[in-house]
Amino acid sequence: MAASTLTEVARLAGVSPATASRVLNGSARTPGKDIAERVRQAADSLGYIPNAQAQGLAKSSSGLIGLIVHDIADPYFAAIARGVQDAAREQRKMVLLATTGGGPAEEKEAVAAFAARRADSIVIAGSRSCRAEDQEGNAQLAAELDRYCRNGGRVAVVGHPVVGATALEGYHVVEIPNQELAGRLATELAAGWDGDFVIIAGPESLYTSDDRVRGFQDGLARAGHRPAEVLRSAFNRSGGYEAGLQLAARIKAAAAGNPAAPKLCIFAVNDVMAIGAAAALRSEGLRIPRDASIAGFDDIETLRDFRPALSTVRLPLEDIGRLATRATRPRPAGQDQEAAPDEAVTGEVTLRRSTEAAAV
Amino acid sequence: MAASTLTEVARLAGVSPATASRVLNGSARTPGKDIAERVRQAADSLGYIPNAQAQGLAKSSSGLIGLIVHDIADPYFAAIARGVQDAAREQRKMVLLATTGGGPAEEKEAVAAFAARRADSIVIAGSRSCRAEDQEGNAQLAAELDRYCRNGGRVAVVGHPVVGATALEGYHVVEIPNQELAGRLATELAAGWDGDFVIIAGPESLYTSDDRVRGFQDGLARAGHRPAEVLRSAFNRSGGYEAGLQLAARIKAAAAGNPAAPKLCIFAVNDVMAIGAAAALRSEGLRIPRDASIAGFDDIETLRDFRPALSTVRLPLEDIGRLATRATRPRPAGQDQEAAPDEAVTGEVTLRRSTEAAAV
DNA sequence: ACGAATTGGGAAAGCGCATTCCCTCTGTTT
DNA sequence: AAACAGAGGGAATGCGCTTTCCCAATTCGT
Repeated sequence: MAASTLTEVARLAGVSPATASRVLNGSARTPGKDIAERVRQAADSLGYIPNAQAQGLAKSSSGLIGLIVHDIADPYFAAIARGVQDAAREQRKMVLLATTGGGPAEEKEAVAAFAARRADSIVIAGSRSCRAEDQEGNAQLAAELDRYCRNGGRVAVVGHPVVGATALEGYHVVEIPNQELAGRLATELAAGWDGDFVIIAGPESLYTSDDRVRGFQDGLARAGHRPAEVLRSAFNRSGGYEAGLQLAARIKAAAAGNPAAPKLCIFAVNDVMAIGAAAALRSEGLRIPRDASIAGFDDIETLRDFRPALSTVRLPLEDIGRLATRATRPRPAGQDQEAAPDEAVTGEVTLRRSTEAAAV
Repeated sequence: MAASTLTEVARLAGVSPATASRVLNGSARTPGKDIAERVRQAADSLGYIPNAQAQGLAKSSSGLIGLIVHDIADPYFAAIARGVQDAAREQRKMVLLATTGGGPAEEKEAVAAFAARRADSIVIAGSRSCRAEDQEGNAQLAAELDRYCRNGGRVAVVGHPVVGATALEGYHVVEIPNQELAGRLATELAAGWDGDFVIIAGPESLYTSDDRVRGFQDGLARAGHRPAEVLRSAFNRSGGYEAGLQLAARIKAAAAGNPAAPKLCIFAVNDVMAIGAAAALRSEGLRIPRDASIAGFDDIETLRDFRPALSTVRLPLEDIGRLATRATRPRPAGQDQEAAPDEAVTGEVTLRRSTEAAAV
């Protein structure tokens, strides 16, 4: 038994395929009550399921939303994905997932694949990079997105615009105020903290990381504090762990020389790195916040039960995913293009136990 | 500029669409070198991207793998999703994501949607339920899957077979030895532990939860231990938290009556619930493992830095996703159907600090 | 009450591609 | 040199559906 087709349904109901199509899918024209009922019954008895591919081909739109993330198992992206999924359901669409590992080349591939499937819109999450080695990849990604938009596709980028992408119609950016929030975090931490700050950052030229570093330094400056040293490492837990080991050695050396040495406050540019760093300190016998303070960024849900509770900046990740997805929805014709500006994303500095010595 | 079509490419290259199709997609017949080159150049200069919908319609196969999870932001499912994604890439396919919240009715919807899109295979993760209220949903889900399989679709279910599904060709189950592993965990914990055991379980009739409970009780019995009391709660963090509050009250009452009362060892049927329970105990001023032991199940990666380190059963979630996806790949024709049985999933009891008092 | 406007159904033309079938051209066999 | 096989290219058909366009049967207007 092959899947039954619209034609079969029509034949069984004794009508033309055109009529069957009109009743089974919302058309402008609605056939008569009795005929509609006959068609619906025929469809039911055959277990008819419309072929979405054929529908898509005929109306050149697929009901698909493409989502590009670095790694779906990373809780940051998983949270965004949940929001995207949620908004997709609102629009009665399905989401196509692509994980790229973060390289613009893979992202370009993913965009091409989505374009091939005629996805109605694409949401790109994950930090942009402007490293020299990524330059060509970025250019190709931008070109691919350009083409996709010109063909009527809609794109939303989370965080930072794609490098080199021209501001086309249908191209939206959901800005995350990384810099401002990092600045606020810094000033709150700097109040009543005399010791040094150290930043555990991601690789150079990663916008998310760079923005947070810059914002944090600005905040320190505003608080009249001297700038923090910046340690660069991988943008994940093990990056944080390695940097943490370095810092642990340094802290222990300082304490050996002068037991009353001022403590260090560590800012890791995301929660996962902060957790890694904390684990490293702990494995070296240091305690938080007794021997050092530490703060992260993102407020990952799964990590909220971590002890000592991690000071961080709460980001509404799920909302961000939702917002990005909604931004790609074509506005109702009556509405002015500028009437409904994209809602702004806001975060919230959340001080917890891991920086208690600093806050007091 | 609309997306260019194969016909346009063919015209530009001065060949027929048939030839263009043959060179741009691996066909059995390969046109001559020079012509192939001309076509490829034409395609390049037009930025041709094949329309996957049309291709799918023509060959009735879509290159899509459907993945059904309860919640993509749950680290358990996110880890599986990563494996699925990985295996999909191996097969040069894309994954379509559906999150259902766990109800069989929504799962049925998702299967229908995947069928409509002509997904080549479907992977269903997430616990089956046999509650009376889910009976009708389960039946409908089974029927939908049946139909999908009969139409040539391939299905892999993670964990427990769909209730009522007939063993059709193309229907695979990746068994997770929940019962056996829970039993092993119980015997290891029971060695050298005289106090009582309590199980924080999920809702009744949830197979994953029930299997783990049953296995744990069996293990206790094998170790000559009396059975554990079972507390039922929601299958997530807050369920664990609530059960934890109850237990905390009980522990404090017992300690008040008799300071030397034997301690409790808590087994939560998954890590997330265990973390919730631990948080509840801590909020009530109890310490782990000093005042109680606790163990989980799954060994969620993000939770490994939790302190005290959680005793649990490691499940190779990513592999499970990969295995399930591979199981849906049609076997090479030459191979015997039975020649390559699905690889078995194994887990590993991992005792850590949270049950140290028990293990010693 | 008669022509005009409207309604409701069907025929048919694609959407973009794969694929079968047919035709021509070249190279081989006796 | 005649007959044949095979290779390589094109015309045409169909995948399942949507959507004009067209036509017959109504209902409406003055």
